Parts: sequence; C-alpha cells; structure tokens
Amino acid sequence: MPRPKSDEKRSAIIAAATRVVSAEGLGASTASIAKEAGIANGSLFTYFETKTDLLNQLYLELKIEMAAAAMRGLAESGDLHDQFFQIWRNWTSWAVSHSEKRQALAQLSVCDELTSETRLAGHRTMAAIAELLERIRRNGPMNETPMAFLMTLMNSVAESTMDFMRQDPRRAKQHCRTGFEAVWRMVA
Amino acid sequence: MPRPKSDEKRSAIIAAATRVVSAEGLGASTASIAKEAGIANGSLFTYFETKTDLLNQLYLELKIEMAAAAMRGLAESGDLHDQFFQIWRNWTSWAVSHSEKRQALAQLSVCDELTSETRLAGHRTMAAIAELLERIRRNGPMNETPMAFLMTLMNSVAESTMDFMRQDPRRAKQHCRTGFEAVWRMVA
Amino acid sequence: MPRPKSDEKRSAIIAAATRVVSAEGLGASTASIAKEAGIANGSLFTYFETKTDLLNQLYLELKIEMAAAAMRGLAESGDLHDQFFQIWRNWTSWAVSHSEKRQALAQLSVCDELTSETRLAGHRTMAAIAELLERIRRNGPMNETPMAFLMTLMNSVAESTMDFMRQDPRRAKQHCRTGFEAVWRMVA
Amino acid sequence: MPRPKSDEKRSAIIAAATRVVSAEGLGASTASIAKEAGIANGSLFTYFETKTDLLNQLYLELKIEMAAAAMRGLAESGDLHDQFFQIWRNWTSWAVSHSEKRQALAQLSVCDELTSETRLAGHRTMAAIAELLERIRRNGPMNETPMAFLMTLMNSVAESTMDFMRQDPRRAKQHCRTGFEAVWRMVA
DNA sequence: CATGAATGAGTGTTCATTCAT
DNA sequence: AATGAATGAACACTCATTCAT
Repeated sequence: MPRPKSDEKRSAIIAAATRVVSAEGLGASTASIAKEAGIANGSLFTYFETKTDLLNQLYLELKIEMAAAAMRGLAESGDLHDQFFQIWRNWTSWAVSHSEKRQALAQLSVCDELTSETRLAGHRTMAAIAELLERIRRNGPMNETPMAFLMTLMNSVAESTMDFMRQDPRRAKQHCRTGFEAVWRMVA
Repeated sequence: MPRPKSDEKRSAIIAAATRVVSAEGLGASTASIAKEAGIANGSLFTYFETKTDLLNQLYLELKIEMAAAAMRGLAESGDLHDQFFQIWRNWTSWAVSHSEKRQALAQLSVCDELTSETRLAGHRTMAAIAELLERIRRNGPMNETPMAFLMTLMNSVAESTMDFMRQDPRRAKQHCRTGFEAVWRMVA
Repeated sequence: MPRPKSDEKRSAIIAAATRVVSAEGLGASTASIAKEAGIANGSLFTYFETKTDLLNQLYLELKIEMAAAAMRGLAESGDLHDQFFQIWRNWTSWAVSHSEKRQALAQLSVCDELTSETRLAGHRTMAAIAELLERIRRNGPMNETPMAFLMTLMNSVAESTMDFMRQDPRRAKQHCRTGFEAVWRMVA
Repeated sequence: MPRPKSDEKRSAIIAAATRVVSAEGLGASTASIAKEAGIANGSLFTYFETKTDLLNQLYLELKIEMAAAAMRGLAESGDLHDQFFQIWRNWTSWAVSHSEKRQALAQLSVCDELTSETRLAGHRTMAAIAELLERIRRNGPMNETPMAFLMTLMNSVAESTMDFMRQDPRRAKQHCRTGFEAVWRMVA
C-alpha cells in the first residue's frame, strides 16, 4: 500500500469527517467533508478510495483513540475495582469532553457499510479492558457468560451513562458513578 | 363515495417499509418501498405526506407492537421478579422472532428525522414497564437514580441481549436469562 | 355537446381558477383549483376535459367580461372622441377594480396552450371597439395601417395604462387620461 | 489547475436555454436544456445554481444584447428624430432576425421567478434610450408623464410592432415605420 | 499530487388524468 | 354525477466518483 504523501492532509480529512458526520450524520456528502478539510473535492479520493473506506477508517481511528483515552495512566497493579473504575471514569469523561467524536462514533456504529473486519478490529481495541473484565467476573455471577456478550453489555451501559452525563452535565460525576456501580453489580 | 383510503394498503406500505428499511437502512428509497408494497410510486404519498412522516409512523407503530408483545398475558398479581421476567421473556422473544421489525426499529431509533413528539410517544409506550421497574428498584441500590436513566440502561441491556439471542439462537433461552439476571442485579 | 348538469359548479370552477391563476400563475395545479372551488379533485374533469380546456375557456370568459365592461352604457350616438373615452375609462377601471381577473388574463395571454380559435374568439370580443377605432382612424395618419396592427397597438397601450393605474392608484384617473390621449394622438 | 469552468460551455447552456425556452416556454425542463447544450444533466448546475438562476441570467443577457443591438452605430449628434428612428430600426430588426431570442425574452418578461434586481438591471440596460426619449418628450404633450410610464408605453408599442413585422415580413419595413411614427406622435 | 469540472444514475415529491366506488 | 385514491411519468436537484488539466 503506498503511503500517501501528506499524513497531515489525511488527518485533516479524518478530523473534518468527524465534525461533519457528527453534525449531519452519515448522509454528509464527501464534498462537504472535503470543504471542511480545506481540500479539493476530488483530493479526498487520493487518501480514501471510497466514502465507505473513509467511514471505516474513521470508525477505527475513533475507536482506537477512545480506547487509548480509557486506558490512560492506568496503574498496572491495584485492585480490580479501582482499576476498573479509573478506566470507566477515563472512558466516560473522554466521551463527554469529545462529544463530536463520540457522536460520530455513535453514527458510525450503526452504519451498514462497516466491514466485519473493521468491526472486529474495533473490538480488539478494547482488548485490555476485556482482560480486566475477564478477571473481574471470574468469581462473579457471570463467569459462564460468553465474554463477547459481557463486553456488549458493558458497552451498552457505558453508552447510556455517557448520554446521561452529556444531557445533565451538572451531575455528570454522579451519573458516571451510578453507571459504574450498575456494571459492577452486574458482573462482579 | 369513492374508493376509500384502504387500511390494507397503508399496512402494506408499513410492512414493506419494515422489510426494506431493515435490509437497506434508512437510505432506502421511497420508490423501493412502494415497489415492495406493490403500489405505484406516487401512491405512497397518498398515505404518508413525506418520507419523514412514514418513518415517524413506522417507528411508532413498531414501538407500540413491541410494547404490546412485551406485556402480553401479564398477570396483574404475582411477585415483581416473576412479572418482570415474563415481560423480559416476551420482549426478547418478540425481538428474535420478528427480527426485521427489530432491525428496522434499531435503524429508526437513530434516525435524525424522528420528531420529539414521536420519540416521546415511543417512550410512553413503555409506561407499564417503567412502572414495574419503578417498583422493583424502590428498595434497591438505584432508588435515587432518575428513572429515565434507569430505563435507558434497561433498554440497552435488552438490546444487547436480543442481539446475542439472535446471533446464537441455540442458546437463546440461556442468553435471555443471563440478560435478565444482569438487569435484576443492577436494579433490585 | 352535453351541457353539464350544474352551471353553478362550472362557474365556481371558473371563479376559483381566476383566483388561483392570478395568485400562482399558470403552474397552479388542477387540484388546488378544485379545492378552491369546493369540489373534488376529479370533478373538475367533468366540466373541463383537460386543464388546457379549462384555461382556454377561462381566457375567453374573462375576455368577454372585459369587453362587456368596456362597452357598458355606451351611447349609440355622440362624437367619436367621447365614445372612445368612455370605453377607455370603462375598460381601464374594470381592470383596476377586478385585478384578479386582469392578472389571470395577463397570465393566460402568454400561455402556450391557448388554441388559435380561442385567440381568435378573444379578438372578436372586441369587435365593437374595433369598429369604433376604425371610424376614428379613417381620416387620421393610420388610415392605411392594418386594423389588426392598430388593435394590437391600442391593446398594449391599454395594458400599460392599466399597470400604471394599479401601481399608482392615487393618480389612476390621471394615468387613464394620459393613456387615452396617447392613443388618440396615435390614431386620430 | 483543473479543467477550468469553460465560458464556451456556459454560452452553450445560455444558447440552448434560449432555443428551448422559446420553443417550449418557461416550463422547459433543465434536462432538455442540458441535452440541447450537449452536456450532462447535472453539469448545468455547475454553471447555474438553480433553474431560477439560469432564467435570471438568461433574461439579463438577452436584454443586454437587445439594448446593445438597438444602440449599434448611433451617431452622437444628429437630430432627435433621426437618432430615435435609427434606434427603433435597429431594435425592431434585431428582434425580427433573432426571433428565438425575442420569444425567449417575451416569456422571461412575465416569469414570476425573476428577482427585482434582475428586472432593475434589465431596465438599466435601456438607460440610453430612456435618455433620448426624455429629450424627445421635453416639449411634447407628455412632458408631465412619469418616465417609467412613458418607457412602458414605448416598449409595448415596440413589442406590437415587432410582432407585426414577424407575422408579415414582406411589409416589415413599412410596419417598422408605422410603429415608429405612432410613438413619435404619442410623445413628440 | 492537486484541482474542481464532468458525469448520470438516483432522490423525494408533484400532478394531470383515470376509474372504482 | 360526484368522489378522491391510484397512477407513473416528470421534475429540479444531489452526489460519489472520474479524469483532464
């Protein structure tokens, strides 16, 4: 795969797509994304073969950033509860403070055009969290449940939590805690 | 009296839209919906002023059907746990056995064009479930959490459960139970 | 030609068409005309075979009414100048006080769908005026000019006069006189 | 630099629109105009944002061309009568020999979608003629009449004259003269 | 490599007319 | 005769993608 000349321009497109998709949804035109990125209409296709390709890459990139944010500053040791809570806090507060990114991600998550590879890679992004969750549930009531199911469950609770934190920012901290404890009760 | 606007035809459009939206997403063309319904292109607009209007009505209709299915045969008495489980089982099994409807509903739930009235009416659909949940959590750890948050949480766990039941139908029953118990631990 | 049962309904359509065409132009839909007339969509076609047919008849009817208004109360005798001025005054003041009719007529006059028969019949409507004009010009500078040309000239001056009277109603009377005198100088 | 927006193509569209509008009226479809211009359906919108925009520009362009034709070769000096007659001759003969342009212009003149700016600019086109007319009428019977009224009057006589010249080309020259003299008697 | 004009299939919606009731 | 639902060809306009410059 030939690396395109300007990584800077690629990033500009990704950033523009984030903004435009979060504002206009997946129906946003490639033209409007290019304009937002400050490049020409057709140049977008130098960096991304098709619109679908762009959406796939955007999804993955946002997923990766989100996971990285969740893991930021995680102590290797420490008890599971604290480690998990720190991740939860990182995760949800990233979502609140990067609302365009999260909104774009939410739109992309329901996009028909994501390939299964992209989705898979997206899930792998959360491997570290999955491992932690695995250890948490080991002696809990869900120790027989497929991990994939568990991850989905956790994810969906996280999403709900984030939505509430955004809608009611004054009590964001409290909602964060509430969501966390709900998950903890579910699995631990 | 001329040919009366036929309920049958309206239903055919709604049914066609369900199928087409579940297969192609919200981008499905009104033409393809009309074709699927076996009517002329323009006739769709006799029954629904605009595509947006159709989507709103479809959403509401599916939501109502889903809620009705969930409540089917519910004993007025009985303990909360059993009542809730019955609902949960009704609900998730409706979703599994009407996967097109559920998929369409999933697409519609993220549709930008739903009016807030439609969404509100959609939520009201679940009022009976909400009441039950209210009584369940009364003495539980979430008795201070806003009901709206709780409902969202429950909903998202239900969605995840349904997804798993569909993906792995051989163990659908078990996944159903697992999801239920997870929610119960969260709130009760 | 079978006379339709209800002349009243036919008139209602003609009146409605006048209003709607004057407001929306020739692009006005038959549906909106029917609605304005208080009848059903399809009933319009009981009275007029096609939209074109309606427009043709409307044109003619308005032309006839306009001509009748122009001739109203005309003394058989009296000198040409006075007779002509009376007609001119009748004519332009009808236009000003029936602005919807005149506007509709103006739209219709440039309509591609008028048949040549309709146009011809429209012109015949003005026969009495033509005769008068014929006598007026007899010893004037235009005694060799084809009458058709003369009529067209007079008509277009009348139209301009009416426009000005409508635009500037406070000096309507004066504009009426100015237009009249201009024509008189042209032909007499 | 990419393919530059070609003036040639813009002109082709304008020319095509002239032909198609003169033949089919303002209802002519953008598709038929594009086809006549030999370009793709959507390319028309590269050059003109909307159909309305195209019609506005077409009107103005034709008006400008017409005015330029009228003024062609005008002697700065010479008496008013001769100057005005030359303009009149230029003007009417342009109309006769560019009948598509004139017909299109006639349609456009009654188009509801022309902006008032376009109309204003269209009138300014005739400023030089207006000035001449102003000087002509100075000592004549219409020296108190608003110039706008006078211009409208002159215009409508010119239109009638052109119509007759076209209908009866063998006597075009004579009709031209007749029309001119009629105007002259009106104002001078 | 960058540009933006060119393309043409596709969109939601309208409308004159027909016809079952 | 009256109704208004049904029809399907148009319509103005959009857009992902290509390609001449």
